[in-house]
Amino acid sequence: MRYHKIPDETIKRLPRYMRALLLLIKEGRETVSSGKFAELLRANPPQIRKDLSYFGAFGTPGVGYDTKRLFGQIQAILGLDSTPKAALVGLGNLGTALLKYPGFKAYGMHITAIFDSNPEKIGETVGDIKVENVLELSTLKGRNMSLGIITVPAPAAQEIADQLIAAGVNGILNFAPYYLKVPEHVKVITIDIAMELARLTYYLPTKT
Amino acid sequence: MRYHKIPDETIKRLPRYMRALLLLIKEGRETVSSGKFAELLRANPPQIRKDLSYFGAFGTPGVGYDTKRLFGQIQAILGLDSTPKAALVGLGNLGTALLKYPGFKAYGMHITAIFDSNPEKIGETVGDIKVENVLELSTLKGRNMSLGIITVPAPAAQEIADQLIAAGVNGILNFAPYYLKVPEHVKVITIDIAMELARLTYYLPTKT
DNA sequence: TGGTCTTTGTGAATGCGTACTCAATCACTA
DNA sequence: TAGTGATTGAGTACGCATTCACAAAGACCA
Repeated sequence: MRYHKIPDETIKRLPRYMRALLLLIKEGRETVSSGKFAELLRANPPQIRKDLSYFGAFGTPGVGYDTKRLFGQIQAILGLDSTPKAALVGLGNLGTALLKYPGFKAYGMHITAIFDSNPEKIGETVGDIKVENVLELSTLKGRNMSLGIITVPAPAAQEIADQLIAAGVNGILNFAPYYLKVPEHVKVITIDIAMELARLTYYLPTKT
Repeated sequence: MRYHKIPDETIKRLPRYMRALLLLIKEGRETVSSGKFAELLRANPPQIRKDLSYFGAFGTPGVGYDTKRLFGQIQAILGLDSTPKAALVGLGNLGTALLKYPGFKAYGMHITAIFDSNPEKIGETVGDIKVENVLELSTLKGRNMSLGIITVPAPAAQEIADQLIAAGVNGILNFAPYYLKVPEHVKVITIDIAMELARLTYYLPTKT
């Protein structure tokens, strides 16, 4: 199974595995079986084993998986071991919330540039990053930035995306409710929060 | 096909359809064919037709779908026509960002209660909603609230969820990076932003 | 060192969702 | 009112993902 095509759904689950592993490591657990792991994630054991087997044999029969080693291996699979650098555009409430999110560093990722259009914000420092003028987005080019996070209003999203791509970014996390048009080689993940909430109502019991 | 089980993936797409329809309605379009609609959403026509056909026949052959009527119908399917009320717990940056999000009202949804633990925020009004003390979360009980949005730090999430459920909420949108334990009848959707970003790196070209 | 127990890794089967195709349907026109 | 053109609705086939079940493999103990 080692060199086959990997299901997209498997990739989606890998970060979840990382998070659970972080917890186990913090608890001091050295190894974990697929059974225990599945329980923690509310998934089923065979799926976890299959997911991991796509990438090789990580566990030892009779014992389970080495938590620290597995964490490192998943990190490597996802390409997080090289600590990719991300640029955040749009320092509104959402952008600010993202910067404070503890999760990013845990996964091995760094937001190393911030852009905004508000003159009051430009020049400020958030954490240890200086907020730059969004008009100077092109200066990103030489800075080896591989990811972009867009938290600007919908009408500006496409323009920002174009500029990020021109600066060499090839992965975009988009929070604007807008379908970005991007070249083939750029991967976009859009999170539309309102959409998720809208979906939620479908599952409610009394639909009167 | 009318009374069969509906794929979960279809439900996930319905809000997207609503958003696209909103755009078309704003443009003044009365009808739209599955072909045009698919182009707009970067999907393929048969899928859209099949998705809609699960719920009945909404289109007219030779013409397409009536934009306004379809919008209303999807809204009804999702249970958004009764404008469900949502309570937001946690007025941090993320919570504030959500309140400003223009999407909610468009879908037919209302955040009608806000709770926080910060004494400085309690008593304030955001929009026209007064911020209440999170310790008084139990007062929600009689207020006919069907949804809860959790934007508090991970350690507090489970406690808040329990209280929301006790108050009669049966759908929760959870932004805390924590797996909530909830009764069978409660639906939880968890959005973990860091996880999405972590996934993104997998698709980047040069994994050195 | 041999046996037992636990747990992995994976081939096979099942089930679900997507894509295709075409007949039925409706609007429009003369 | 009959013919034409466009577009839907759904039956069918395909492909992907999940689940199952079991053989292979390592750890532990006597």
